[in-house]
Amino acid sequence: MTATMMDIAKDVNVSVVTVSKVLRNQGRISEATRKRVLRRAKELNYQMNWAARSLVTRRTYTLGLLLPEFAHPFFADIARAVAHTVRPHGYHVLISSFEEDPHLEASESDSLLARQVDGLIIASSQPPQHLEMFKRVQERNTPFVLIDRPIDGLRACFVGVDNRAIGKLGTKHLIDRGCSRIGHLRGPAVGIADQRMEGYRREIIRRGLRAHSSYVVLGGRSDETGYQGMRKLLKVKPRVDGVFCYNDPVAIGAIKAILEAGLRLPEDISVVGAGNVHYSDLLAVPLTTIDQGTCEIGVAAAKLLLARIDSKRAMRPQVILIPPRLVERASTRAQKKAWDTSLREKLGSHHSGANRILIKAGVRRRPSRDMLVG
Amino acid sequence: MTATMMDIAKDVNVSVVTVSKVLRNQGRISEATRKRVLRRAKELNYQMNWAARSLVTRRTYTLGLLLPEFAHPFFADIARAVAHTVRPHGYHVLISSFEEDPHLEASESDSLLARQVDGLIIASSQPPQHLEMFKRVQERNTPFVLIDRPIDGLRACFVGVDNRAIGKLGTKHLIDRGCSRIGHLRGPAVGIADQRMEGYRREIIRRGLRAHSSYVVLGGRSDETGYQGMRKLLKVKPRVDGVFCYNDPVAIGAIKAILEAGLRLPEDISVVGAGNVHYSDLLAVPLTTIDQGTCEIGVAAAKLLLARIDSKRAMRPQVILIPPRLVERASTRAQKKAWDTSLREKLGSHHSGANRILIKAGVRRRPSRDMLVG
DNA sequence: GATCGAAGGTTAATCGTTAAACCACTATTG
DNA sequence: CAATAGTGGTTTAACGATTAACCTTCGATC
Repeated sequence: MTATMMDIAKDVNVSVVTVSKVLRNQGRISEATRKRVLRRAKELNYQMNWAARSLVTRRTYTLGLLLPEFAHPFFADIARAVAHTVRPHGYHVLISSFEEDPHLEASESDSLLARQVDGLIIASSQPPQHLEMFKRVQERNTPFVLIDRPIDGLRACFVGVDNRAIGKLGTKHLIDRGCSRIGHLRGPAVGIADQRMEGYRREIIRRGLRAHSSYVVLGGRSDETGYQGMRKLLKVKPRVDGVFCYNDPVAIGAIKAILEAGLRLPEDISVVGAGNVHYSDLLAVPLTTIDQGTCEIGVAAAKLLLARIDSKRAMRPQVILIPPRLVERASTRAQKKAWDTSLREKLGSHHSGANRILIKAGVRRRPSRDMLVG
Repeated sequence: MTATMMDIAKDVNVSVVTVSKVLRNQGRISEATRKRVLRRAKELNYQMNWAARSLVTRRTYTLGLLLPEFAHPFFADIARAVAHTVRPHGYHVLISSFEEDPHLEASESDSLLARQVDGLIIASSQPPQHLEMFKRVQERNTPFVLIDRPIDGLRACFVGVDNRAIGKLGTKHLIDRGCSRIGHLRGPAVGIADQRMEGYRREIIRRGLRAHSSYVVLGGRSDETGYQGMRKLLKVKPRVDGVFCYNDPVAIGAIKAILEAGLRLPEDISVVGAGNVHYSDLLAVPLTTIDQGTCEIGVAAAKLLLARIDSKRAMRPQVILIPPRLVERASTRAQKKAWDTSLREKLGSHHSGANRILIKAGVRRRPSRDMLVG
């Protein structure tokens, strides 16, 4: 059988409590007994019984990670980042994916609570009307952090990407590369897609381009729907010379449609995606895209959760938006020509320049301050 | 505070044990009290304290999943399959990735044991000389199943793909498609790579082709190393007309090298990868590859582990090899037809542009319809 | 009318660990 | 010399469940 503290205690002729104290480095124990205990523990290959400890300490050092689908690279990356971040603090991660099924999500949330997790990280698919699940979490005072998908009407910590900034960044890049008729393949009718579109629209207006409503077409979230959307968009005249897509799969579908129509990429039309999925640079036309800072989301969520767990008192919900980052590849036009640059300079654009990469400077407080790296 | 059985018992005026029995559907309890208990439990939103139950039952209904890297799609898929398979049986999965570090792996294994997991699924990176980690698992009588990477000298359950069959299948496909000078970009010097090469070599010999040792070049495991390897292989004369690659990234690197050399794909050289990563059909040249049956591995490992856990008595180690499956895409020559081949040869000028990009047209069902973009 | 058996519970012990209070002994201090 | 303060432990009581053994009560049986 597995060795317990009792076994060690008997062998070394001390009480169980003494053993417990030694192993936790707590209380006053003489160097002599301490050594004897540790030696015997090593000999017996002793491993703490966490079930027992948790029962009395009310801490499991286990976190629940509730995801819609963890074979998706985005969530897999987050999971990894979370696990990485919390391991040094002695935490493990109980992972569960609910396949976008709100019912299953709620039931899994309950299960994780029953397993006494110290905290939860959730990318939820609960409809905003139905917050029973979170009520139960809150009733137990189990800290939790929402990621990726905020929920209206729920006062909770949230870590996600700044979707408006994504829309802005992608559009801005197209404009900077000389596109003037910029379309958008928008995502399904949920908050995230709305925000990305909003960012797109604002940037279009800010830069004095005409905001053609027919330039915004539904692109869905898959390459199939992106392909369909692009075919529609191509029929709109005057034809677009740049497209900002809701996400990378949509962009891939769009590229397919563009090439199929006999157009050149990026010469005739530039394409920007969003998400920076792992394969983005292995594609037929390596895709310029916007990195959502997936790792940062995981890290930030984990840190935030640990902070909640450690602080006994309830803090007020905190929202962290990770600034997105442009990753330039072949699907957008290369740098502008010199004359173009100088022209822009005259027209007052500060953001001209060759092959520059935009990097967000500053942390969460100033999403507007971009930094130029040449 | 969180409700306990004690709370329910007091409210309903029965003993804790009665409550426990009701909730477990065990023992003889009158319908009346059963109803009262259940009602109160629901009202209080009662959730079992698993720490407490586990302590006495010695079952946590938690499995440990120990992976080298779970952001890798292969392992992410396995993790998903495992979680899926065991959920209906009430199990959850405690996941941990050790970043290919054997030391961290061992320490994580110990941690998972301390957390009283009922069983372990491990894709191990332990060197075969150093099996201390497994000794400790076995000492505790915790069932475990190795996946993907077998370990010599360890009597243990194993679920993985038949690597020799992969080598054979890939090579066979190239031969069937008319290739006669078939090279191999082999993986790093570990068992898996050896077996895939062995399969390649055997098939070459079986089909009466010459086994040129210079046709086997180190391709590593990444696209970078695959690229380097292919450049070397291209210098070998007579030039290969088909390449079987250790895995998909290597194949992608190889394709890049081939296109860069101004050769056509698959006309001049056919390429077969292995792994069937998610993006294989979105690539510049959709990649013919070998599906390892990732899901099946996860499912089989999970089922096997559950069986071990349920059977009190030690069964003898079981080995399950999932048969690989060919997924044909554009990177290998279409079915050989004498006239077709010669015709293409004559009309070859269409395909000779150096800077051209091949992209898949149509939807994934028709990988043979490629489109030319100049 | 004593005995049996089942139905419907209850009580006591246990799982392995920690928290809190307590004790014996020595050494110091005013 | 009594009070104080360490030192190095021990004892007792949880934590929230489960298991096993043990009571009642009631109706039926011999």
